[in-house]
Amino acid sequence: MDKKKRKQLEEKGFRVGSAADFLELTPEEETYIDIRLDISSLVKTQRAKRGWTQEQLARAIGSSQSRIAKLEGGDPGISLDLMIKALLRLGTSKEQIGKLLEGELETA
Amino acid sequence: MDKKKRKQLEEKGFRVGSAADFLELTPEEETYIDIRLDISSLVKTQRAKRGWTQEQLARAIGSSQSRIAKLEGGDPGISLDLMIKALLRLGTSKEQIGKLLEGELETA
DNA sequence: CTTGTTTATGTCAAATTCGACATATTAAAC
DNA sequence: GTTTAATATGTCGAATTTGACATAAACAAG
Repeated sequence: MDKKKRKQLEEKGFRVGSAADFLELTPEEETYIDIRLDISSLVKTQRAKRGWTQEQLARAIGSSQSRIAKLEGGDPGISLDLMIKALLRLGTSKEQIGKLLEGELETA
Repeated sequence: MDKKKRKQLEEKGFRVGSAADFLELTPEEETYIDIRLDISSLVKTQRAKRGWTQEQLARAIGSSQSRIAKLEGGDPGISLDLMIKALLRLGTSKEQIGKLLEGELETA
């Protein structure tokens, strides 16, 4: 992982509980963050595809606009559970989420 | 969803915030629970495959044996985040998790 | 039956995530 | 520039999830 990406993650608030030191990510930590970013990206693109505002999506899952903004921004203080709930509410299927993780689904 | 499965879920502690009433699950709620159960099952089988005890896995991710037991038992008070961290620590790849969600990976 | 190992269940205070709300920033239309 | 809609950022108390610990239950091996 290059220094630029590390810094981005650090700035977003990720705290890396590292066995090593300064800001080294274990492979597991990297993959974990990678999964979270993939899913948050998909929420953003799926919402846009539907033409929903963050406010609309928030209401639809009993959340609030600010949380959706943080979710889509990759904020580490958002649970995967909330992300998945958002995706499902947007009509995303389990299979599509699977494809996303396999890298077979575009989030662009 | 048949009544037996509903009862199992209710007994496990799931509280269904239903737009309808008594214990009706929306499709999204069903899929959400389905995903959680798929992942918790995979943790259990992957751990067994490695010959690890719950205690070993717990230590490896900085958690405790009781949490792993609850995780594998499908306890709703366990986050997807913890489940994913456990899976990754067991050597499961992002792609394998994807295949799991696509139904292309056995958890038996 | 005991003994040792693993898993299940329950409880606790601490940490994290929650929705809510206020407010700032951005972007588009005019 | 002004207005208006959408998104971003920060803070709050409430709710949930956390690791820890104790202890029970299940399961083998002897």
